[in-house]
Amino acid sequence: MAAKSQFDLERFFQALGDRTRLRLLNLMGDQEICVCYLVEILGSPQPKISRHLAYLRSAGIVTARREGKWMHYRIAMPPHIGAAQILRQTLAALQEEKAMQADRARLTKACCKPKKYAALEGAPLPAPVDAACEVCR
Amino acid sequence: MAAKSQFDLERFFQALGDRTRLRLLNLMGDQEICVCYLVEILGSPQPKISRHLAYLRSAGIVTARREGKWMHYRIAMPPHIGAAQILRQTLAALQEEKAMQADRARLTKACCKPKKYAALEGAPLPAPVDAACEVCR
DNA sequence: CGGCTATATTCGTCAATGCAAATATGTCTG
DNA sequence: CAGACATATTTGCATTGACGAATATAGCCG
Repeated sequence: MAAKSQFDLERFFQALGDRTRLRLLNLMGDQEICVCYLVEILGSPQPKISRHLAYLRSAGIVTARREGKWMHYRIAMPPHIGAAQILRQTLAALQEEKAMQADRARLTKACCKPKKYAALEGAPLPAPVDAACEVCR
Repeated sequence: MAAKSQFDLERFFQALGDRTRLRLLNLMGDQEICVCYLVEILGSPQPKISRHLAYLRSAGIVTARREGKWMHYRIAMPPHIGAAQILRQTLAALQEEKAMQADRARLTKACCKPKKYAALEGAPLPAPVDAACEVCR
């Protein structure tokens, strides 16, 4: 009742009000993922992705971790309890959309066969994707 | 899985990304409420309120009903199941905020003593406010 | 009809945001 | 240190949206 202070709910919703950002969140889902994958899967110019990631970061929805030259992003549950619940529901809702399912499918494929995506050669795989990639073997 | 089509989730979040609109939704809560109350409680110019209500309407979050010269607004649960759940959670989250509680308190007071608010003389009371107004008696 | 009241829309302006293109930063490798 | 690669930031431009002020519309009443 006092711990959720200083979290900007307005900003939070603004961050969710953009298709590109929703697609990014959908791809992150419950994994930590490298920017290069996001760029590749969304097929958007890298600066665009980077800008949207910065926006999500400023809204407190994702966090970034550097590992060598790669940056890994993952969803950060907001300290605001209500917002956290809303975010979870949003992620669940996104999975219902065909376009989002298609994005995820493409990610799964890219993870399994990074060789087919020139840009992804040698890039670190998304973190707990393991389960998803069982499909490929 | 096919009934939620044509609902713009992006637009939905954009509509929630504004403090004035969140305050309006908070005041509507589970009741149907006259615009004049919204104007009075928020203390904002009437055109501003009207504009935000139009925005909410365009996003499919509220509906309006005319009754003589008065317009009543109420929250309309979106056909998109996920969005509906998110909206419910949002409303619940808003109630945690002190500012929102204060708005509601002022509304309750205004409902019980419309005479004290010159602008509300004779205006139709919010619909199922009854329970809330028990406090006053 | 004319005037009053409640609400909506328009207008001009300004800040925020989206995009593509160019450029900068940071990290590794040799 | 130079060069390559991954990512971030800046720049210029177009759009959106918020605001106050003014104005328009709609319904009611005499």
